[in-house]
Amino acid sequence: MKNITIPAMPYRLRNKAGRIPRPTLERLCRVYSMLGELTLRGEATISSKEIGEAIGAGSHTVRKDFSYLSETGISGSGYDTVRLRDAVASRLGLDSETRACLVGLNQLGLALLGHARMFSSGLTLVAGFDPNLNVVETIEAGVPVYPSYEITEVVRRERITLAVITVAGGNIREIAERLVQGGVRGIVNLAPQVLKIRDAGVHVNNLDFIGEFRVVSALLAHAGRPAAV
Amino acid sequence: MKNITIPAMPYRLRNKAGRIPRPTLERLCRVYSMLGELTLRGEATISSKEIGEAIGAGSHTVRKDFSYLSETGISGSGYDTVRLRDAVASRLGLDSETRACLVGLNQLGLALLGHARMFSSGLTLVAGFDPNLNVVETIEAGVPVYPSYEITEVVRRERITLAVITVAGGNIREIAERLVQGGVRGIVNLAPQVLKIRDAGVHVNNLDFIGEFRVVSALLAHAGRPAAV
DNA sequence: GTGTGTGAAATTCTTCACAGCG
DNA sequence: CGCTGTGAAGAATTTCACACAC
Repeated sequence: MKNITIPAMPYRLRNKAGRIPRPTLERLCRVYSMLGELTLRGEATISSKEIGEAIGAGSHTVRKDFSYLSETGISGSGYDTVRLRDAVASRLGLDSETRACLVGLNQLGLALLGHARMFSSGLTLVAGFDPNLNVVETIEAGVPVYPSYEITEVVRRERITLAVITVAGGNIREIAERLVQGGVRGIVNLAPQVLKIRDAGVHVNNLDFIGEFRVVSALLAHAGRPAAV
Repeated sequence: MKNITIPAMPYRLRNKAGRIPRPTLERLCRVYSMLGELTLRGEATISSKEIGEAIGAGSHTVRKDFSYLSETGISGSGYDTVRLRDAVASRLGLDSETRACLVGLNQLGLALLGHARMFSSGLTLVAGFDPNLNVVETIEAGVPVYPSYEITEVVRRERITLAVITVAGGNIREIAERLVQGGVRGIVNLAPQVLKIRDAGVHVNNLDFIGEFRVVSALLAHAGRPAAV
C-alpha cells in the first residue's frame, strides 16, 4: 500500500497493451493473492519460476502475463514483491474497494462471503437480499438484509457495483435485471443456470460448481483408457 | 437411465474421436445438467440453438461439441432429449455413481455438499474429514466423519475415488498425498492455493473463488476505458 | 424450410527461443 | 551466468459456411 500511482487518475496505467486476455487475467488474480501472503511474510523478491510453481503455470507464461503490466522485473534477480503486487493491483483495478451485495442468504452464500472476507478480497459487502426474509440467517449475515423486491432501490442508494448471486432456483433473470437497473455492473453467478446480460457494460461470471465436480468425474472415467498420450 | 450401452464395457463409446477438449468437456457438463431438468419436465426434443442459449454458447459451438459424441441429432427437428442426455452421460462416464469424500467440514464444504446433493450430481458422499473433529458440524454432515490422519485408511476401505478439499489454510499437499495414497484419482480443490500432483493418473481441478470475484472486479475497472471494441 | 454435421478459416492462447540487462 | 522481456512459431479452440438430411 505504498507507491501506487494515484487510483483517482488511473489512465497512466494503460501505457502498455489495451485488453488483457481472459486466461491472463485469471492467472494475475492468482498471482495477486499469492503476492499478498508473500509480502506479509516479508519476502522481498521472487522469480517468475517460483511464481509459476505457486500458481500452476510455467515461467514462460508468467513472464508473458507480466508483459501486460507496466511494472517490470530486474534481470538476474526477479521481481520486487511489493512493487509487483501494487502493479498488478492497479492494472486490475483492485486497489480500490468494490461495494458488493449478496443475493441469496443461504448456506452457500454466507459461506462464500465468510471465505472471501477472510482473504480480504477487495470486496466490501454492504447488503444482502433474499426472496423470503423470515429466515434465521438474517442474524448471521452481519450486514443489513432486505427482501428481493427492494434490490433496485438499495443497490442505487448504497452505490453497489458488484453482486454475487447464490439463489438455488427460480428466476435469476428477474433478479439480475433489478440489479442492473440499480447500477450493478458486475455479477458473479453461482446459481445452477447460465445468466446472460445483453448490456455490454455489465460483466457476468458464471461459475458452475456442479459442472466442475462432473468434469473431474469425467476425467476419472477416461483415465483408464488405452491410448492418447 | 434407459438404453445405456452397458457401462461395464464402455469401449464402444469411443467410436468417434479420442480425447475431448477441456472447454468442450465443461460445456457438455452444463448441457447434461440442463438435459436432466428438461427430461424431467417431459420435453421431447431440443435444437442446438436452444441449448446454446441455455448454456451461454452459440449453436455452432454446441453442434461442434456434440461431434465428439456418438449420438447424433435429427436434421430439421433437433435432438431427442433422453437419448442425448444418455449419450453425454455415457461418454463422460457420468452414468455410474462416484464415491466421494469431503475434506474440510467447514461452512463452505457443507454448503457445497448440500448444493451438489440437491442437484443430484452423480456423486455419493460417503465420508468427511477434518483436522479438528471437536466441532459441532459433526452432527450436520450426515455422513461418517473422521480425523484427517485416518484419510488413507478410510479412503481405501470405502473405495473412494474422488475428493473435495475445502480446508481454508494449512498443508493441502499433505492431505492430497494421503488421499492419493488411499486411492483417490480425482480432486476438486477449493482451497486458496494451487494443488499439483505429479502422478499423471490423478486429476486435479483447482477452483479459485476469490480469484473469480477479482476477475469481475477487474473487468469492472476496465469497463470504463476509452477504446478497444 | 428448418436444423444438423463438419472440414476449413480465423482467432486466441501457449510455448519457444533468444537478445539483453544486472 | 541467471533471469527477464518479447517477437515469432506453434497449438488449441472458436467461428464460419455450406452440403446434406428430415
